[in-house]
Amino acid sequence: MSEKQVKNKEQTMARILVAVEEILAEEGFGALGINRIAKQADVGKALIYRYFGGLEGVIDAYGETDSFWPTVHEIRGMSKGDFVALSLKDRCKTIFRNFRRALKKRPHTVAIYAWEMVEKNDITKNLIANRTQTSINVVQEMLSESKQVYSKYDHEMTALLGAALLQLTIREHMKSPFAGMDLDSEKTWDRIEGALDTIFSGLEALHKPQTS
Amino acid sequence: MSEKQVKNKEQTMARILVAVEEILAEEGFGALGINRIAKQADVGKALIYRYFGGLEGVIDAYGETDSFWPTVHEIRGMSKGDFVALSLKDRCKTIFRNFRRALKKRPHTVAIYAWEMVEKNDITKNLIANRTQTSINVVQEMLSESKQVYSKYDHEMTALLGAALLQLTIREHMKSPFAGMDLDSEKTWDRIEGALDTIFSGLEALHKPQTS
DNA sequence: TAATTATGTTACCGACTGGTCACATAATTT
DNA sequence: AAATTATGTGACCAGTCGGTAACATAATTA
Repeated sequence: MSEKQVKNKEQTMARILVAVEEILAEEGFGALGINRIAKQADVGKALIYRYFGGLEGVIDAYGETDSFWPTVHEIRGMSKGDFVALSLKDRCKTIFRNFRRALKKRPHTVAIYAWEMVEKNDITKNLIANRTQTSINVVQEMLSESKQVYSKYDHEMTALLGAALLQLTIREHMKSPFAGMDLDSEKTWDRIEGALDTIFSGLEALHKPQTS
Repeated sequence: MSEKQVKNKEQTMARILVAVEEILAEEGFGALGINRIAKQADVGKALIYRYFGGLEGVIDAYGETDSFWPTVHEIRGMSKGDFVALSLKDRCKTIFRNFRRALKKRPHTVAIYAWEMVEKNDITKNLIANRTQTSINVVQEMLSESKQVYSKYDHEMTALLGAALLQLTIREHMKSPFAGMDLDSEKTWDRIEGALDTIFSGLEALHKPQTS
């Protein structure tokens, strides 16, 4: 009794949320308005007000969707057992690589990240703040499963590299070059990983001052 | 004959450009429209079209202003002689610190950076792309004044740290937290510099495997 | 001083925005 | 089948957007 109906609240609501995602992925948040959503979902905008209470409501509802957030497992890229068996260096590199791939698969998420940095006192606050927080916590947790640390600045180092990754991924998504690098090319990212590798090698060297 | 005139093209044009800067600094690019600029400058918007040819034109003209871009000397923070006398590590740290301070003094520049990451095919392209490029080149040049290198990934490492700095500065400006850090606090930035210091120490350790 | 040019002001245009309403039509209940 | 509720549609509102034209006034030239 709920499949082929002409009028179906659930389906319509789902269409609206899908529309939000499509717009974010294809055009960014700048295009994300009531009228645009209604047009994309092929729905009267009055329904958006009735079902979600307005623009803010529908975006909040979209935020509840888990389709736009990578899972911990996806970021790990392997079983928890395999992961903790890696060296700290390899763990960081793995997270870096997988997190980037996860974002690449979710242009809408990248759009929201970019949005967050540009609209001051707005909807995104509740939308992403806690998610980012939990995401960072997950990373921290994954790293701290080991007793091994690099320095008392481990948290800041994680944040530095996370910030760099986010920035470069956004620019990749926006086709906005940075430091003359072609972020569309896999070779560029290979080199970036090489830089990462070098950084971590250096950090490890700090703990083994004598080469074996 | 050009000071106390009631009608003065130059002064009016200057007022318009100042208005652009004020809006960018206080409200970000989202508020940057013809009407808003005209209101801020207390000028009929027709003048913006007459003098600059429209929104794109006035923004381009603003881009020519040097009030929104840090000078090389400001980034160096000292004379060129003193600078090249520093170790590579200290040079990088100095650039990082001064570049952040320079951006902090120029919220409008940060706003443009953020804008660039969010508006896809737009005005900012010509506005910032080349400036960023030259800025990066300056950094590269400053670093490469020495024969010393860390690895074959020096360029990528510079880019990584630059991207991180940009991302964190934008979030500082937008009061958008990152990784649970309070970017408003100087202590946080001191810790970030500590992390930087650790990273560079590690890189140096790669070249002197024996501690003295 | 008179005529001309440059500068500033005002009113208006069509298109779009977020938002609300009354109404039509389908689905459910009685 | 009739009445009622839920869902979808269209018209409309005030406000803002970028953009243009006609006009007024000041500065400059003749």
